[in-house]
Amino acid sequence: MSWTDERVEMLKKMWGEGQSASQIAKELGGVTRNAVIGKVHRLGLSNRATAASKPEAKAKAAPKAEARPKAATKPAEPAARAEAEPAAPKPIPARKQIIPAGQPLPPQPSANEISPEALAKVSEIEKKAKKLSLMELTERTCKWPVGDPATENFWFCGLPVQQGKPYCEAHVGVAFQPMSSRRDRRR
DNA sequence: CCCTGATTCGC
DNA sequence: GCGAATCAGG
Repeated sequence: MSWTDERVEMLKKMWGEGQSASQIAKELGGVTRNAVIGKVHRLGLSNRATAASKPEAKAKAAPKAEARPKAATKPAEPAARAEAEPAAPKPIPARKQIIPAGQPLPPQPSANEISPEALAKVSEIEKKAKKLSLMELTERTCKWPVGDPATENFWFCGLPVQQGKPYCEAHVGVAFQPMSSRRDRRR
């Protein structure tokens, strides 16, 4: 695949929307997230307040740079300048644009609307829960919250999610009640 | 282990 | 210009 105008447009759009490189790559197809990131940089639209922002990584990310066979970048300025600004005259100190939605948090369930069987199942799996923190949640970890968010006793299930769902099997059971069982739940 | 973006450099 | 490999980090 190549970067046609259309694909570049898509890239710009999604990147602007705060989509991750991998998501964009998945959407475009035929490219990896690396390709997307590479393109993003080449297009000059990089910085976008997100997960990883490390100024120091630049200097370190050069394991093979021991001897530069290519062109000695700037003989006039030794290693001291290894991490300076690339060459983009973009004085943009304040950047507050997109606020990615991120992972939508699941709604706190009301216990009185859930079948006893499902509840029992949940109590059981909560023992096996991975007890992940917010940061550790991924697209394939159960995002069911357990405990009181205001206390230390709070974590997310974290078990493997059911394909396409935000929760593990057990929690999907209590999160997505069939209409049939929802009828006359009260009383 | 899952993921994120950043960087380098051979092609 | 492209993107895999690699790095650094949440």
